[in-house]
This record gives sequence, structure tokens and C-alpha cells, in this order.
Amino acid sequence: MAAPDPPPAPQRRGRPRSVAADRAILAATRAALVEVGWSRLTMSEIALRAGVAKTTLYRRWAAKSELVVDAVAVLFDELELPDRGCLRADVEGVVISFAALLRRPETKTALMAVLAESTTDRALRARIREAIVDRQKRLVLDGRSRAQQRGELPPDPPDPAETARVVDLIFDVIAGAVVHRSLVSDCPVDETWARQFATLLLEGLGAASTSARPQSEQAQPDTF
Amino acid sequence: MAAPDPPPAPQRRGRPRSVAADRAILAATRAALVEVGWSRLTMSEIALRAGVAKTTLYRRWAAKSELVVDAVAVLFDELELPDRGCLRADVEGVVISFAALLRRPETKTALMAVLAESTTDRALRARIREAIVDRQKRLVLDGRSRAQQRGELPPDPPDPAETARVVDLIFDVIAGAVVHRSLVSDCPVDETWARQFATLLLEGLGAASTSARPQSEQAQPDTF
DNA sequence: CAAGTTACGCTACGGCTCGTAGCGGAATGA
DNA sequence: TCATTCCGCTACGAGCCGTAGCGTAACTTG
Repeated sequence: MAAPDPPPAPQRRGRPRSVAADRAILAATRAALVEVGWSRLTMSEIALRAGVAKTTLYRRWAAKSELVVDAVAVLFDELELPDRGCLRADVEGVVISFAALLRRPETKTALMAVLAESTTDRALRARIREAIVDRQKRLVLDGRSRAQQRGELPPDPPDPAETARVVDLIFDVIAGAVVHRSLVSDCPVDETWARQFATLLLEGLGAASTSARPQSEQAQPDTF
Repeated sequence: MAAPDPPPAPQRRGRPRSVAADRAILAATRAALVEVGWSRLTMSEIALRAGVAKTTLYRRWAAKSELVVDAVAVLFDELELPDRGCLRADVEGVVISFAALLRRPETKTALMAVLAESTTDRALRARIREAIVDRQKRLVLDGRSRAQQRGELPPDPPDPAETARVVDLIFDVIAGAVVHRSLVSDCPVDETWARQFATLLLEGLGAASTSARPQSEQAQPDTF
């Protein structure tokens, strides 16, 4: 991720780019984003905070949006999926921790900003996918294979393309629901919501529509 | 929706505001948004296209983002939920038509742009909720009560607050998944995906993980 | 060590958009 | 007719954009 425009010729000649400046710029970008928001985020402001000349920014990033993608991508790598013992608990856990990440001002502001720009910029879309989205699918893969080992989910179908479709679907449903709940509906993703969402995801609409709370772990699908 | 800043004293004295100008401005906003995208959308450009003085824009809308909210809100009212006979078909239908709406350039660009701005603007968040989000929950309410009449879903729980929670949850899951799939993952929402998503929503993770396609309507949850 | 190469900080610039102010005129109600 | 409100037009200071040019700093190669 760290390497912006010219994919690094690992050791070129001449003065190397300052990695300290890189770090300072990305940190300054996150900080400025928190305070002023996307639309009032200026390159001059970032350069000032980073203690760097404005020209240095333009030498490394062609557009504000690309800079912001790199500035935020690292935040998403914090997400982990510790084994909580059963599929339901794993789902609730990842929902809670993803929501916590989205609650941080720099995360949500930057994420939505670059997504907005990406609707009219194909290259930026690709960059977002590589730097942020695709890397989080590991969470789904982990949780899924764990659940399969426990016997909570059927094994992979013979066609690997089918497996990929299912993983993508699950990822879109989980990530989409959390993002929509917290950033669009603007409601908190608390434990109650996570529990209800996990019920819906595991057992479907019928189960989620009953007021009865599933008692502890007893309510796993009986198909397995 | 139509009335921007001063909530209309229905008949004041003096020259009334031109509703034709209102329409022209909102249409010009959508058109300009398609061509230049959010970040290069300028008030001068909108005014020029609408055949209106720039000052007129500022007399009615305080910020670009508020103007865009109003410009796009009407597009979402096109969504309908015709009775397709069963819950599964209704879900697939609304997913497809919502995705078609999001495929239109002015819709996706504007929606993501105002959402991005809203992360640092509480008033704008409220405006979005009123003008766009909350009005679409009617779709969930309709589909849900229909499914209840068909016996596909259990009746409402006694606590109305619980019902509201469930409706909100379903809305976030459906809308979030479609938005995430089409705008973040940048993949098409086609009939295959809609069918797979509906299976997941109706029957849960276990059913969606099998490669076997549910044959026609036979695969409804057997709890009802 | 010297030469060659690359990155850096600084300054300055034209071009553009922003949001506001002030004016004369147009459209309505009293 | 008069008061009121909106409109279109012009003009303006302010701020940011992205680039160019300069002298200097850091590092590689011979």
C-alpha cells in the first residue's frame, strides 16, 4: 500500500523518498479529515500539518481521493476475527468490531468520501477494491471455514466459482448492513442489533421476525 | 421536498418564487451531476444550465449538498413493490428495481456524495433521512404485511417497538447489501445474485451455502 | 572524493470557484 | 398606487488548485 504512484524500483539512484514524510502526510490527512470533513479538506492544509511542502504531495499523489484511500486503508487492517466458539458469536463479534471502526470519524468520513468520488472514477474504484474491500474478505473466509469445521455450515460445493459467489454475497450482506445501519440510517450498532442481525443471517426472515430471543446457543439451525 | 429553506408561508405578499425555476434548478443539478461528478459540480454550472442567476441558488439553498439532496430525493419515489405472489419473489423484485435505480449515474453519484458530506453534518443527515431513507421503509412495511397475510411470516409481536426494530433491521440488510454490492464491490446485481440473496434472507446462511438452487417456490421455510 | 541523480522546501503565478453585495426591474397582494 | 418580495445582472475579495522554477539536501555510482 505504502507505494503511491511509481511502483517502486526498489533501489533507484539519487535521494530516496522520505518514508517519514509519507507517514506524516497520511497521518496529517487523517487528522485534517476529522476536523474539517471532506469538502473542506485542502492539500495546503494537509501539507501544513505534515510539515511538508505542498508540491511534495502532488509529486506522490495525483488526486486528493487517492491520497485519502491510502491514508485510510491501514485502519481497516486492524479488523480481526478471534474464534468465539460458534458461528453466531463470530458474526456478532465481527459486526461489533466493524461498527466500532466505522464510528471513528476519520474512517467514516474518508470511506464515504472516496466511495463518492469513485462513482465517476473507474481507476479509483479499482484502487479502493484492492486497498480496502478485497482485503477484508479474509474475515468471511476465516469465519466460514471455521464454521465448516464445527459442522455449522455445509462443506464447499464442488464448483469453486460457486463458493466465491457465496463468499461475496455474505460479505456484501454483512458489510453493507453495518455500513447502512451506522452511516445511512444513523443508528447505533449495539449488541441488541448485532444479535438480531446474526439471527436473521443464520436462520432467515422467519426467525428474525419472532419476538422470542433465541436462548443462548441452543437455537442454531437444526439442519446440522 | 419542494420547499427549501423558509418553510412556506403559503401565501405571502410580494412576488412568489418561481416553481418553474425550482424544477429547472433541480433538473439541471441532476444533469450536471451525471456529466462532471460531485467534486467538479459547481454552482455556476448549475445556474447556467438552469437558465437562472447564481444568486438565485444561494437564495434558496445554503449549501451544495442540500440542493443535491432535494434534486435526488424524487428519484427514489419511483420505487414500487408490485405483488409478485410470494415473499421470495417480492424480495427479488425490490432488489432488482433498487439496483436499477442505483445504476443511474445521477442517483449513485448524488447519493454517495451527500452521504459523504453527511458524516460531518448532523443537519444534513437528518435531511437525508427525511427526504430519502425513511420514505423507502414503506416498501418493507408493504412486503412484510403482505407476507403475513399469506402466512409466510409470523404476525407482529405484541410490542410495537419490537416490530419497528425488525423492520429497520430488514431495511438496513436489504438496502445495505444492494448498495454495497453495486457501489462498493462494484459487481452487477443480476437475477442470479438476487435469487441467491433472497435465499439467504429467507432461509439463512445454511441454505445459501448449498450449491443446490431452490426449485421454484417449493423451498419456502417450512415453519409456515 | 567527485559526479550524477533524485527528492525536497520555498516562492510565485494564472485560473477557477466561492459566497456576498448592490442595483434596477418584474410580479404579486393590499 | 404602494409595499413587498423575488429575479437577473454585474462586480468583488477571498481562497484553493495545480504547476513551474529555483537552490539545496541526500544518496548511488565510478
